[in-house]
Amino acid sequence: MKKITILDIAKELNITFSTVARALNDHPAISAATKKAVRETADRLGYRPNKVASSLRSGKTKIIGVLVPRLDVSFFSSVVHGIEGVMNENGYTILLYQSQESVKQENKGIDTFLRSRVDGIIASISLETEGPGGYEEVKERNIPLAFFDRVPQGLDVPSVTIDDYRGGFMATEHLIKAGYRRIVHINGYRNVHIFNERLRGYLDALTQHGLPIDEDLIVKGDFSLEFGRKCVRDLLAKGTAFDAVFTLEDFTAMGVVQELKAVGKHVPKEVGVVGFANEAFTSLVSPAVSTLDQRTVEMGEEVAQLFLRLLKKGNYYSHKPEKIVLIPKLLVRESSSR
Amino acid sequence: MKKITILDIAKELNITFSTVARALNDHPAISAATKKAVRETADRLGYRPNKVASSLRSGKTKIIGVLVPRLDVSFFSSVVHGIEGVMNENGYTILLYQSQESVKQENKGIDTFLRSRVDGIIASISLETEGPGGYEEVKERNIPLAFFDRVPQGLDVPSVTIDDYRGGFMATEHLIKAGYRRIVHINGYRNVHIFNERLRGYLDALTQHGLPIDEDLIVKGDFSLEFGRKCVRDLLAKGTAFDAVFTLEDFTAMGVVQELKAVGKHVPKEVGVVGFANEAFTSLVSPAVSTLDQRTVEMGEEVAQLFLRLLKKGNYYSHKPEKIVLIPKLLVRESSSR
DNA sequence: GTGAAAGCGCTAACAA
DNA sequence: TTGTTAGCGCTTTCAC
Repeated sequence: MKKITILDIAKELNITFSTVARALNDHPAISAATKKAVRETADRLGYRPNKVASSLRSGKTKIIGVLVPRLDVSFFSSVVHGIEGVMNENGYTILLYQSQESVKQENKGIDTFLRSRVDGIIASISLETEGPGGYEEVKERNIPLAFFDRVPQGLDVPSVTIDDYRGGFMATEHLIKAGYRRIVHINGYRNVHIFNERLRGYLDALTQHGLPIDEDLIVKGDFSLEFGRKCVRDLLAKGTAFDAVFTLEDFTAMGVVQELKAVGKHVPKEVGVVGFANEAFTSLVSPAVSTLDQRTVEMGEEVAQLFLRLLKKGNYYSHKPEKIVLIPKLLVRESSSR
Repeated sequence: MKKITILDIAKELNITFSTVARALNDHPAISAATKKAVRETADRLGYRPNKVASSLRSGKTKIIGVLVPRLDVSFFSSVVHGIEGVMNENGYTILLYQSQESVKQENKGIDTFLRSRVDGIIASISLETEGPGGYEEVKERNIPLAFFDRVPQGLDVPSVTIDDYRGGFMATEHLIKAGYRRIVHINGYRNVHIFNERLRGYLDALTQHGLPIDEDLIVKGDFSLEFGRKCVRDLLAKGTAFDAVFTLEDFTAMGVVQELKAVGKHVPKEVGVVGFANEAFTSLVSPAVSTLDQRTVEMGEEVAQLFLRLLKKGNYYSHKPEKIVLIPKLLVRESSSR
């Protein structure tokens, strides 16, 4: 199949290729008859506009780079699902890159996007990323940029996040109101902003409700199901009294529940448990695990829409960046209902 | 920030832009000194090669279109994770498109990929897609194409699939060997190849083990947790005797387990249950649900590698297409262990 | 070892 | 209403 260009269509119709180009782009100054003839010939010959050529000429690719840590984490794939849906409806395509939680790989992604001349970048930074990193250059090149969930420090950019502080607060307050008093919080050992926020919410909820802050109840570690189990074992071994656990995410909460069941502690009667993220399994296990929904698809749609508004503005870095904060939804289930 | 091109670097060094181009591409005929000078100047000026221009000229974009039904389904996001990982290591970037299970949207995706002049397409068709559809044209244009999991009928193309027949057979045989005799199979109402294969495996396993085929035990429906519950209710209401259920996927299996528990039937003592897909929750619920692992990340990596081999061959449609069939892994858990 | 020049397929300003 | 023309930033052939 020979490659058909506007020149082939032009020859076929004995007109010039610029007339063909205009007809295809529905230019107002072209007669209906010409447009019709051009379109028919284009269809007949199997013409496909070459986006590469038009991008080179126009300076617009209609491609948005989306950079996420990893797509096998349901949080990120849901958000990307939301982003793609909205972008697609608006004529944009998604160029996808995974940082695999590594700064080096993240910077490679940014570099690829810059070389590819994407019309913009939507990202969520890796756990390793400390400062603005490679995103500084994106800003300098005046390429529109928006973040979701994990936003770099030291770079004033548009973003959609959930209120992790509120999430931590809501979870803890809910446990307090349910009558739990000695609430363990399992956090991550890494110094990540959103983790710190959840911790801050936990602390403030305790304080506001007149409960003491007990350092023994704040555990830092990797997050995994196994770590949740280990935490419970360690706390019991040390003889630390506790009657509830609020974890950084759901897998740890699941581990906590499993270990408590294993040692014969009833959830929620003896110990209440609340996770974070609303992973699919939390509603299916028994007891169903209370958690905070992060509104993932919505987050993707919001960041895409925010991005489209930004694109319309032009001058991407002269306005005050729009920052949307979604309130997480507390889902009270069996694990904390007594 | 002014846009830097090879011409700017050339001026800076008083050489021609073609020398710069060669230096940047590590052309053997350029002196080490020139290369060094060019690279330093490029770095200093903040030069980023324009992939759009090089693609237009070379006819290669180094972009692969990946077309999947939807990314909020963990099966697909895991596969895409695998594809991106391998492609990325090999210098390719992923252009992502979701068909949302609609043929129309799928064809729009193919069209976008063709216009974008992707170097190839990896896809999994929508549930609506019947024949070769828009993929026929991809073939005609001699653009390399590979499928995973859901492959179009009537188009002899490379693919990576799992052996759904074997999966159906393994699940059913496992239940038979565990002593179950009246095994219900919940299938989909749509005429989808992979669903039919699982059914065929179920039927053959029964026959080979000398068990009768009972049409009352074969249920067709939508797949969802709720449908699993409904099935159990209906079977009990009709008084159909059964002692095991093999479902098309895990959510239905979960519904089956929930409903059985609700009516006081013990799983696995009274009724054994096996799902399909190894969703994250299956290992976390209680009883843990036996299922078939579809080796999703591996599938993505395999299809990417298959694709890279295909690219090397050139002449994409003159060889016999390579078809890889992965054997699903039976995960025997509590729900079918008695 | 380097330079000159053509052209990939389009967009868009200017002309007629 | 249509034609002419000049690039966008590269790759690549041919020349010296």
